[in-house]
Amino acid sequence: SPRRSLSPDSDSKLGGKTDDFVSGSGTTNKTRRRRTAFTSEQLLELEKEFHSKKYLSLTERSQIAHNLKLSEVQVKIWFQNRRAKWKRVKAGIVHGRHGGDPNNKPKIIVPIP
Amino acid sequence: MSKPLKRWLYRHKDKPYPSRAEKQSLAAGSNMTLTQVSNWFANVRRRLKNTVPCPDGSWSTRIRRYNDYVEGNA
DNA sequence: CAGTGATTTATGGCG
DNA sequence: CCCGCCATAAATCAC
Repeated sequence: SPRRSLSPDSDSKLGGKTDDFVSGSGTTNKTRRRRTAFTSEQLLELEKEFHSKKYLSLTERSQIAHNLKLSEVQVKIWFQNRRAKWKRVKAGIVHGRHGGDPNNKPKIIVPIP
Repeated sequence: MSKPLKRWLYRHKDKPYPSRAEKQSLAAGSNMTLTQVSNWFANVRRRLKNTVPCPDGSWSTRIRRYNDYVEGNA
């Protein structure tokens, strides 16, 4: 199943500035990094790298970041998040869930009559 | 959706951030995993902000209102 | 279509 | 000082 990772703004930020920050509304000038969708190529490479090595040295990190046109922080954070996921997956082996779930929860919540 | 979680939420409207132990307890009581409980709270907190905008920024007000929107349990 | 659980980027705190 | 981990936010996916 192909991951439909649509890139809204494409990669047009290469030549210009990083305006992928969302500004706080009105009085609050807080800027937060937008959640950027990594391309499947980037993900593939990152995943490959992760498979061979769970932790990166500084030089490896900068190398990868440069190759994938991502910031080093993004690569660092990606590995952090990936390790977390790895841990989660490794821990929750038994997914015998849904076995015979007699507990059938209704779908959407109903408003108060 | 699990009742115990809603229950807990309503009883702790001032600080809807269960500790790890509380999450585990809730998980056990609702036949869910810890991760599922954490996800549930994360989703609820955020969706609360979406659906019930609150000028005074307090969780209790949001949660009380949410109760109006959603379900008259306990 | 909307609602809901899960997953993916990103932040801030602590050690 | 920078790193890794944690809990979390926010956006987005998947059904």
